[in-house]
Amino acid sequence: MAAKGRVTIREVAERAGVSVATVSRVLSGNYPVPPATRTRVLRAARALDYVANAHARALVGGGRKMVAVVLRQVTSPFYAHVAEGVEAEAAERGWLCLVGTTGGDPQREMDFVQLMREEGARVVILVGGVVEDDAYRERVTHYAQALDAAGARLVLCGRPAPDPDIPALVVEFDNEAGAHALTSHLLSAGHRRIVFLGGLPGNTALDARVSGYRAALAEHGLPPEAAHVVDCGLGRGAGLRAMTELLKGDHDFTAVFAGDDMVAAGAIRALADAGRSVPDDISVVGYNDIPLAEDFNPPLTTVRTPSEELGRAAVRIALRDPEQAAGAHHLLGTHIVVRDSVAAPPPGRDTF
Amino acid sequence: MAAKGRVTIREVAERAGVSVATVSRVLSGNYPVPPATRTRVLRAARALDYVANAHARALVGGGRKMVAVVLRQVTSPFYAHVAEGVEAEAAERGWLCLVGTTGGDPQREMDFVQLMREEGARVVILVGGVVEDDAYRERVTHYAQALDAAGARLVLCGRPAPDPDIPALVVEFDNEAGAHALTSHLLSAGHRRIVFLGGLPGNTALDARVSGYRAALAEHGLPPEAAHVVDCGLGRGAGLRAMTELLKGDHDFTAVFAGDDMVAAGAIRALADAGRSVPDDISVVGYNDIPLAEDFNPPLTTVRTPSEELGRAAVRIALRDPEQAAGAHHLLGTHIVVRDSVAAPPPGRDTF
DNA sequence: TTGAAAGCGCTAACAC
DNA sequence: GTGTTAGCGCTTTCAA
Repeated sequence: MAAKGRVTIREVAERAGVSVATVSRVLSGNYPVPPATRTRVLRAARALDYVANAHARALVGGGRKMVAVVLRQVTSPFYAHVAEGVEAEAAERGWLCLVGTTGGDPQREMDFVQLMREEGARVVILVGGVVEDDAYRERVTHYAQALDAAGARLVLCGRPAPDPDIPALVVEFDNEAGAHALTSHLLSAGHRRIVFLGGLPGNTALDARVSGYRAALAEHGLPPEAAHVVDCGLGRGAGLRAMTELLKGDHDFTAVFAGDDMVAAGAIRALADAGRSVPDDISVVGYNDIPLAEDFNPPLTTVRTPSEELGRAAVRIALRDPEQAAGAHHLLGTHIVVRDSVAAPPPGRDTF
Repeated sequence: MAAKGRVTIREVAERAGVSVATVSRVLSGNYPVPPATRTRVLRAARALDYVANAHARALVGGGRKMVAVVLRQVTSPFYAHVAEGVEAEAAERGWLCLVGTTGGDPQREMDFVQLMREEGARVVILVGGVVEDDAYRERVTHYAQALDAAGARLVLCGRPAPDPDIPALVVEFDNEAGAHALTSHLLSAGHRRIVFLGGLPGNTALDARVSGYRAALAEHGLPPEAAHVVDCGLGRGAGLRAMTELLKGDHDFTAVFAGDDMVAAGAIRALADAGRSVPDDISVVGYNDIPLAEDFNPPLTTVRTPSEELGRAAVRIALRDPEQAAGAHHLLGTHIVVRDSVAAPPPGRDTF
């Protein structure tokens, strides 16, 4: 065995009795080499268990095929599915995929994007809704320009562009339409007092859902005051706490539109703890249709967002030729999945 | 703006009026440089928005701090948590983390490990239970030796080593103990006819759980025939189908020990569809305690496996010095989480 | 204190 | 056909 450390192309060349150029040629396979030589080289490489040094290769070859995904966390079903979609699409095309999580910390996000620039990622995908404040807008603008200057691409996945002029690609769900449809579903069942649980002012995804919710209410002839949004943010814990609070007050409602399925899970638990039955007393709907939504008690009515497809679409549009991709803004459709968490409101409570 | 492409250290040097060596020195920060020069260099780098080329750096520096995790899929809560643990621990130590998914395909696993060798990963972590066949043993032995020869480490995380002599680190849960405790819990509640749903012969994790289950049964004085294991494998779909089948037959049982929480979800659904009440007619327990297990109907009694901690432990032991790490085999404890899916068996059915 | 120069492992001209 | 060689962008002696 050679000394500790990796086997280099030189050692393979020596063993095969050829030059490093020849070894490089047979291994790359993009240059005609006589079968006899070829075999000798391959045999030597195999015997030495040689693996090329990706760094040296990337250095001379001008980068490598790599896409990076930036998420808040992988343990949330929604993000996990998007990541899976990105990974799958990248792998199918022979691209490497690196996923980084930020835990919602802007600093970690910046560090990671910086790292990806150092690593030469050719595509960077930022996933999920965010609170669009000035600091965020500035950050993203910088990412977009820096990446663009290096010939790489930034994809905003599940969020809009903070400014249409920055060099970024966008692919997202039509949250407003989805929320509108879901609210209409509740309205059709007879509900008039629907609280939206899980708002987060400034958050792109949630604001869009709230808009759809308000629009649907208005279209059904309800006054603006009919809308009641609780800004508790996302997550099971937030839903649980907010619903518990709400139940303590004297608010009157017959249905809850949860910002996402996890909020719905928390809300349902709070309702059960308070002795309220879902959906007999209160109807609940969620958003995203995570795999376990059908195992909730009761199975949850929610809107299906094809998350994995969102991830796949992100890499697909990023890998298209510049012309086609320029300024692209893709919208993915969603649809309601009806299960058992919605019923008509209790008698006499279907008015506002 | 410079020509399309990345800004190099040379451009920064020119702009600052110093040599590349000086720039390298101030950027690395591991060499004394007068404040004045330092400032000029930093200013130039900032103005050009310079980012070092990680490949060039790794090439000369002899690799980079990177750990790679190999999973079946990120959309399974268990794997996602392990991945999150690895990512978090790596990030805290300033290491890069790359996650690759295989979908259970050995070929993709091999390709990915090969890629990680090319990329110079210093730690490769293989996660989760597997079916240990000859091909697998051979593969892992090769990974271990190849990685070791390159000065890197292989960590088997959530699975034992196929052979104690290969240079690999191991960290896993004590599945046998966990299953033993859970089975005892069911036994204490009065159950005697407990079916194990979700066996997968040869799979390390599942075989261990089955062993714990059988051992507990035996200790309670039950005959070997009391054990009834259905080899349907893991996943919600598998649990749903297997339980539906089981209900069609004339098997008699009062409790089911599901191979993991997802199997439990499927089983519960099948039971509900068949009009059987959980836990009044049949008790059900799962394994892993995924976050949504408490939202099942009924909330699931299961065993808590600290998955994120498993991931963190994997990188922790891999990053320890050679002496300490050598032949290390770490076992993480687990404990039962009691919720509402277990009750005493219906009257008169507590015998075998 | 700083610069010149020698590589790290590989690919791609360019010779022969 | 196949070898020689010039870098890719960076770090790090070694001199000055």
